[in-house]
Amino acid sequence: MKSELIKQSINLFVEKGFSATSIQDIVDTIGVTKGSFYYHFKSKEALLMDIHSHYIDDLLKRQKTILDTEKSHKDKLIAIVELIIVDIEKQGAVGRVYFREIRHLKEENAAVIRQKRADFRNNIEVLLKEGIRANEFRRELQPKIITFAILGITNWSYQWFSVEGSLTVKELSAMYTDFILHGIQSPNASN
Amino acid sequence: MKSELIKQSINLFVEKGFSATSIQDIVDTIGVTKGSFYYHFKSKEALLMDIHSHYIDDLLKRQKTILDTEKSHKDKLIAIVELIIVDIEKQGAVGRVYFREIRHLKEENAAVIRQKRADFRNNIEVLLKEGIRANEFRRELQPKIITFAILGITNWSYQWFSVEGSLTVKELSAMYTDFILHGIQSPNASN
Amino acid sequence: MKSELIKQSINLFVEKGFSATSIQDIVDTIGVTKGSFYYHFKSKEALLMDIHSHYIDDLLKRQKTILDTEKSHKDKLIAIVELIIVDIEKQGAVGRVYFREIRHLKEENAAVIRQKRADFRNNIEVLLKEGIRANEFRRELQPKIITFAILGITNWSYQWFSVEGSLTVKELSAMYTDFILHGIQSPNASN
Amino acid sequence: MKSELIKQSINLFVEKGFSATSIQDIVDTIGVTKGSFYYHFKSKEALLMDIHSHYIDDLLKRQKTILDTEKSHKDKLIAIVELIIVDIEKQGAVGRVYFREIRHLKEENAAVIRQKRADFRNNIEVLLKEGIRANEFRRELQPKIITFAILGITNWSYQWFSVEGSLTVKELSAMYTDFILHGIQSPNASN
DNA sequence: GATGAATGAGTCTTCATTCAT
DNA sequence: GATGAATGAAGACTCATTCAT
Repeated sequence: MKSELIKQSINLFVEKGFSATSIQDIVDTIGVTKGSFYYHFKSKEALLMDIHSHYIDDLLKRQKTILDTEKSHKDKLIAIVELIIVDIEKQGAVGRVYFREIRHLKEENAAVIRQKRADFRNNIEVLLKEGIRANEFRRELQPKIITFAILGITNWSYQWFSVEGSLTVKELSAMYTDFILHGIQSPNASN
Repeated sequence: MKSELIKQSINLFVEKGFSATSIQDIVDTIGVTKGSFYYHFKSKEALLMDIHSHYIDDLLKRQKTILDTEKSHKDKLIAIVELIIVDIEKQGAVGRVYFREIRHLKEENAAVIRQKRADFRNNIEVLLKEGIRANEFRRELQPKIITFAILGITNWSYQWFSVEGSLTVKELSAMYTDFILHGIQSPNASN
Repeated sequence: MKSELIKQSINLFVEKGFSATSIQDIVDTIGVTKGSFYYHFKSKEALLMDIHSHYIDDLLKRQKTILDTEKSHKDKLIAIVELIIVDIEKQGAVGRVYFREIRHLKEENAAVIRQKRADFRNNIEVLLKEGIRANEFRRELQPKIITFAILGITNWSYQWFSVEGSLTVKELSAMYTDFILHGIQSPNASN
Repeated sequence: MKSELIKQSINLFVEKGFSATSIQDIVDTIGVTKGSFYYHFKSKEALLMDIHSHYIDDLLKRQKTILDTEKSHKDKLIAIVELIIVDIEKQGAVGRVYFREIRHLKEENAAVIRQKRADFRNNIEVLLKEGIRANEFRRELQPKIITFAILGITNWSYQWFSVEGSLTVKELSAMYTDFILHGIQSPNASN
């Protein structure tokens, strides 16, 4: 039931936003009472934190697996882009909450999430730096800025990509890795 | 005074979000009363619509100027990317409201804004198509998808870029046009 | 313009009630501003008092004319009933305001109107008394109570009678005087 | 507590009118908070609808009992008049709300109440028609119009009758049935 | 005579949260 | 685990009224 509450609240947060969604709205979708909600969550904000934590923890874990498993910098990067994009299909709604509603965490919790986000981002930045040093990626790139560009491309997809369209997430992911690699690879890198 | 209300409300919307910002919050910042707010705006949503309308109208107008003025497809694209990025400095806050709060427009108004957003996007898509036909951009690109990638890069900047940092918007803009052009230009295109 | 304000406000008061009608509603119907309203009326309540005063003063004046002019008690009564009923056509809206909104006068003004209403009623009561003494009307009637019955019949008409129907006010008035006279006349009275 | 809210709100509606009575006024009389009110009623209008529904449903039920129980048309009519008048004592306040505030129901609800009012009225009209056919009542009467006259007499009583006066509701009811029967009975009807 | 701008008190309503049962 | 009832603070919005121009 706790997970049911989470699931439905995510849908509502996507649709109406965190502030505009009331506890009543949430419990109504699964036909329980507000009292019940407060048995499972200390507060509305605690629910939001729960959503954020699970999402970023899961992302970090899978990113780590990729970094530990894939061989070349290029392959690692491809896998990470794919990780984010392909997730739209399974986790599109959570993702949208994650990107939009961090503002509504209390500072104490927001700091925790921001740190993990920074870790995720930093892992990509380090990857780019190493790829540059290894001559796989262009020397003149600023890793920090390019990391933001890559995240912009992938994260923005959560705003417009529709799983109901004819394009699959796999195809989108392929197009974006191609685009990104063209953008960063050294001319002499073997494609 | 109406413009003062708009200005302050934008700051608050960025900081706390539309829903979490009360009319009281807004009028307090400039020391007038709620009644005054409602003399100038029919509703809170009308204020938000006002912000959205002005922003996108301005953007479309400047985009049109670029398309009418710049010569090559490449130059047009560069100018449009610059338009969005350099704006962060002057209009960063409005932009953030614009990207995040469209949800809180009532359907009727949201439809108007969505259409204009689609126009803006479509102008870029057409530009890419023509650039491909002119052999300036790579043949295998899907204009629609690449348009979203470009907008992802530029729009996402509004979420992280800080005017207080050492990087200027001009520099950021240069890096991103470079990255994007590498990503889309034909190998045989004269750089 | 003052009379225009009165006319339109009466329509609105009938439709939505005094409290639910705002000054804004009133001035909107004739396209002027609120400031204008306050040039002509000291307050919203003053407008309502104006309506009440004119209505009852006019009614009393015409009642007096009848009492001074008509000969028999029966004819006087018939004329008074006709006075109220036939007015529906010309003054139906004012009448409805007059019957429903006295509550919203401030005590001081309400007292004035209540007194005039009592006068109007009392004139009928006296008429009945004299008719009874003159053996025109039944001895066992209680004048005060029968007065209320007569006013109930006539005043209630303002709630349901529609000038658009096929029945004319003249016809209605005839039916009601017939009904009332049957109710009160002595069996031996010459019809 | 819900019924306490209803009871007190009726008193306030009588005194100040529906629009001029605030939720705060209502809850203050029984010392609870506004939140509480909204736990029990969806809206202020819902409370008003509640009052209207109960009142007319009760009236219709008792009218039906009378029509099913009493024998002659005359007795039925007497009982119905009595039903309305005697009620002043127990339900005077509700009645006044019922007669005055239907305007503040939203159209959807008003239609329901209006239909039931029409049913109540129609039952009397049918009764008159049958009484005429049975030669109990005068042939020249228009049942629809006389129905309104009768209701005018009875309903208007709610506006002026005071239970504190020396006249009892039983006495008033007797006077009015006498007056009405004189108004409608055939000369040859056995009294 | 009329307007535009502002006020401040008040309106209905919503909501996160609590707690006894 | 869950409910029903209540709270109190806050929310968007309305309105009668005022006043300088």
